[in-house]
Amino acid sequence: MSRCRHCRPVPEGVRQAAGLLERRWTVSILWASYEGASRFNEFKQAVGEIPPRTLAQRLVELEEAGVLERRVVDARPPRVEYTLTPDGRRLQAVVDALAHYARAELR
Amino acid sequence: MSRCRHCRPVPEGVRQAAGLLERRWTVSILWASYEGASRFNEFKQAVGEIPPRTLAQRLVELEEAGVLERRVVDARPPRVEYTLTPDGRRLQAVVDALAHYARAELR
DNA sequence: AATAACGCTACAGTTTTTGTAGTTAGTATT
DNA sequence: AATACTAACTACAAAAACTGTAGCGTTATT
Repeated sequence: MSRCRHCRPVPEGVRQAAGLLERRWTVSILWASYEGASRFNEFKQAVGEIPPRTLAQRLVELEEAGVLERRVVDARPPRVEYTLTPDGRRLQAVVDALAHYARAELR
Repeated sequence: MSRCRHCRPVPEGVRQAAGLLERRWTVSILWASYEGASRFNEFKQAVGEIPPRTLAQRLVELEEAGVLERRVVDARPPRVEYTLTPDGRRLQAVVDALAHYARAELR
């Protein structure tokens, strides 16, 4: 295999952050969150065809990654809310950049 | 399911652009490309553990998406090069945003 | 009492991704 | 001429991720 300056390994941090996005539906879930979605069925409706199981998985992953915070709100009826953490809000720059790309792409 | 203003469906364009990134290794491949990688084995070396079959798939996908261009360079020995298209270069903003997120994340 | 909303979970099947190996075509070396 | 080497992939079976459809437990409404 050719050895060359181009072949510096991709930094670990980039790999790790990419790992978050590189799963189906994650970007859409984040988008919905930035639009104000916070409850399971709100995400479901915003994201559309996502199977509930996959949504549940993603929410756990995003929580574990420190992007969303899950809390049970003790109201009547009690509900579960997923809200953005500071890190989650910082990630918005990435989703926005993607949306910008998408918009230009359409023309 | 609750109807609410938060539940506007995620725009088609965003879904589509996200579909590109939401596959394993894609971000790393783009990163490598921005660093100057252009040949199969350069990508392989930069991205590390990616199986060659997956790399081949991704390169086809990125070509089909208009992000990379594949051409056979008629030199001795002949070689194959994958270079960024204008769209591919525009995507760099997204990868850069992610790298920026990753860097801040580490502290 | 029946119906519905919410936030999920279960199951079985399909699609993706992986690890390991090998192939093809063209140099380069002995 | 035979052997080895490199580049750019492809093959195959197994593991992991994702899907469609269905259902469950709790609370609330009619």
